[in-house]
Amino acid sequence: MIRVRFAPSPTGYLHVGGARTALFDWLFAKKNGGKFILRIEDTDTERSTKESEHSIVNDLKWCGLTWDEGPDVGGEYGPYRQSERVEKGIYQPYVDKLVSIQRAYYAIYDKEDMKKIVKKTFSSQEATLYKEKGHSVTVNFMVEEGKTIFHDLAKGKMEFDNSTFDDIVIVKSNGYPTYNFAVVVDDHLMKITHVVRGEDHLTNTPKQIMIYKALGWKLPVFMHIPLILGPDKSPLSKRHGGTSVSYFRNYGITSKAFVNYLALLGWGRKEEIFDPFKEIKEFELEKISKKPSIFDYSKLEWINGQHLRKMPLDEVMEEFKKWALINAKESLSWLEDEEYAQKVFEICRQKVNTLKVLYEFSYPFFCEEPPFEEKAREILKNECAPKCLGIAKENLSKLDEWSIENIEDKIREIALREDISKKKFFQVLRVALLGKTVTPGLFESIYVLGKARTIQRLSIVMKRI
RNA sequence: GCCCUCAUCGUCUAGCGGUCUAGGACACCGGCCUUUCACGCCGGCGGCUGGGGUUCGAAUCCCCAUGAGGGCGCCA
Repeated sequence: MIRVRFAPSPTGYLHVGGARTALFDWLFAKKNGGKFILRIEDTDTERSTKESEHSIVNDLKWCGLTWDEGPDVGGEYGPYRQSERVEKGIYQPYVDKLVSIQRAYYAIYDKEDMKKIVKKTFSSQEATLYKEKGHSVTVNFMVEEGKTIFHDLAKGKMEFDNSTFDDIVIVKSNGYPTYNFAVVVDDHLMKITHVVRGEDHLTNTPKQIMIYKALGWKLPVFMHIPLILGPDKSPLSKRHGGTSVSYFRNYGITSKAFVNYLALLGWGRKEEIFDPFKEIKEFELEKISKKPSIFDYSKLEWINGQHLRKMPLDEVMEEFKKWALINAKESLSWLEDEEYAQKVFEICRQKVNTLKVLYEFSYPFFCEEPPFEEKAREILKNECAPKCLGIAKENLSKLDEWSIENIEDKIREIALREDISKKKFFQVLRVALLGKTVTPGLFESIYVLGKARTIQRLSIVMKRI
């Protein structure tokens, strides 16, 4: 049974790199009929927060990454929060064992110089004595001479000279295990078979392997996948425009598109628009690109647009509602007329790439009186505007069958008959009806608005100018 | 400074010794469509980091250099 874990530390939001790692972990587990496990690595008591854990869990779920075992759903190998594992004393026996076989020692630090070790001992009584006298004490793993060699699924044979490492602190002076120790114990106890994580962990691996060996444990398979960088090849950061999953969600990216893009980053495919969750069988860890990839915001937007146009309309509605609930200032009562809303979204989604822009496009359709842009007001100042609106109103109200074709024919006919330039006429109408210079097609828009709304809006604007 | 990793258009990638005058996608530029903006369609620009080998033959294999990224915490 393949068992893979994603092990974030709750010290911030979920980063796109983390999301991608989690996605690959998930895909690999599922492809092999294995389990995907979420473990919270909160041994940093200073920086870990519950809020952060919630937001990470929330973002993971938004991506569609669900876990078989984890802090909220439980599982055979729990608890799945390291802080709770500390409380249960899970790590202690292994610390004791390493000390008893003299592979780890208590390090006593100078009271003034916290960096300076004044004594090393294998006796816990002695360590306790020093602690009582106010010294900081850690447990350190002894690095032996020699080489640590392992096989990385992405990098191949990895060889490290142990002399490049200092002894490894495995228990902090506050009694908490350190990362390098806790992962080993937990991955072993949780029967993790494959450790797939970011490349930033590559040089931690030999340290962890030394601990595995000292404890006499079998190694999992390791694989380190490259990191995601910003457009200038520096690590992706806020100054590039946003790095968290929640940032993209609020920006109006759908989770389908987001996960699609993440998967594409490093996973070469002919068909670029796809649902990674449906292509599990095609996924191969070994084929993931070895080089760090640069996060391309514009391609993400393009992919999102493709999804918006391809997905069933009711799914667009669902996605939109979820987005608007958090991001739209106005209440969503205007979406209650489902039939009307669907029509609006159908014509709007053809021209937008994000839910946010979809909102901006569709909003004027739902207002009593749409707000007018500055440019729109100028167009209405045009001397022929009153005439245009009057004729349009008169003719449209007389239109029997309200169809796109009829609307178009009528309006074109007017323009021709009255000798008004189409460009001018159409812009005046567009702006009068929707308050914006950029909208979906004019005739579709009029059709979707319906006769009553159209006439009403024209009347209102005519009174105003 | 030391250790590790990586290297094809601006970006993501295909390529795994001859089929490469290097293919696709995004972006960019031009055209078509056209009522705005998009979508869509057509076309263009643009790349094997450099130097040595190996080989009849190298984007593909080896070495070196360079560049980029990571690590060297009682952070994870």
